[in-house]
Amino acid sequence: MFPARDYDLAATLDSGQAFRWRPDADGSWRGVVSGRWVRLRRLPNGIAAETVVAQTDWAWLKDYLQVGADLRAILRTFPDDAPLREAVRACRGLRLLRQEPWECLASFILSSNKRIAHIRQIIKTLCERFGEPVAAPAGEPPAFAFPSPERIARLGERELRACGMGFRAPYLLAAARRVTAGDPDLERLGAAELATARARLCELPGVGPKIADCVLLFAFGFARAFPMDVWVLRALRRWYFKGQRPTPARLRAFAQNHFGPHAGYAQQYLFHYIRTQPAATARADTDNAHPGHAPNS
DNA sequence: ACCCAGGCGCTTT
DNA sequence: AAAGCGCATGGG
Repeated sequence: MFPARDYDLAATLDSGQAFRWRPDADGSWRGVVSGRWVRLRRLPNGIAAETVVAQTDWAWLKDYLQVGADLRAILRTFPDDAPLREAVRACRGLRLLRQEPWECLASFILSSNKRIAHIRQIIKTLCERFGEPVAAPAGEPPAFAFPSPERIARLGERELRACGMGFRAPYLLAAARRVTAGDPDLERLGAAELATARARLCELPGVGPKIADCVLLFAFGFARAFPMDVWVLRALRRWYFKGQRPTPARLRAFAQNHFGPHAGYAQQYLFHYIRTQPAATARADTDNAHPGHAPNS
C-alpha cells in the first residue's frame, strides 16, 4: 500500500494520458506497467497495488503513479482564476503520471486525429500482436508488454496498418527505427532543456508540437510542457478569451505566461474538466456575445 | 450519410 | 504566421 491523499485513480488512469488501464466492476484498475501486470485499488489513505510476482522494490510503480508528488503544493502554484478554481474543484485527485518514454511517444504518435476510445483499441491490438507476454493471475486474460522500439522497427508498415492505425503506421515505424538507432536517445532526453528536448522530438516524423509536449509532460516530467489539443484550445478560448478572436500565437503566449511552473498540471485539469462537462456547454466556445473573465494582457 | 477525433505535413496565402 | 487540405479509421 502506498500512502496517498487526493488521488483519484479513475480521473488519473482514464483521462487520456495513459491508454492501457481497464476498470473493474469493484472500482479497481488493471494494467501493465514496465512489463508487469498490476491491479490498483483505492484505499482510504492510499493505493493498494497487486502484482503477480511478489515485489521487494516498488520504486517503478511509485514513480509511475507519482505518489510522492505533493499535489496541494502544485495546486498552490496555479493562478487564482475562476476557470482553474472550478476545474480543480471538479477534478479533485487528478494526477499526472510518469510514463515510460517509448510507450508514451508511440502511444501519442497513434493518437493524432483519433478519439481516446479508439487510441486504446489500436494500442491494445498492437500489444496483443507484438508485445512480449506478461505473467497474469489465473483467470485473468493474457497480458502483454508494450512492444519495444526494436520489435516495431522489424515490422512492416502493412502489419502496423492491420492494427487499425491507418496513416500513422509509417510514422510509428520510422520513429521506432530512429529510436532504435539512438536518434534521439530517449534515456538522455529528459536531462536536456525543455526547448532542446522538444526540438529533438519534433524531428521525428508524425511528431509535432502537441505530441512532443505530451511526451515531455507525461514521460519526462517537464512541468511547464503544455499540450494544446482541440479540447484545451476550446477551454482557453471559452474561459479566458470569451468574445475574442485570439490568434494561435496569442494563445501559445498566454498558455506559457499565465499558468506558472506547473502549467502542464493546469492543462490536465482544464482538459479533464471541459471533457467531463455536459456536451451542450462544452462545445459553446464559438457563440458568445458576453465577455466573461477575460484577461487583457 | 455526415461529422469529428488529445494532429501532422505540405502547400498556399 | 496562419490558414487549407488530405490523411485512415471508426463511432455517434
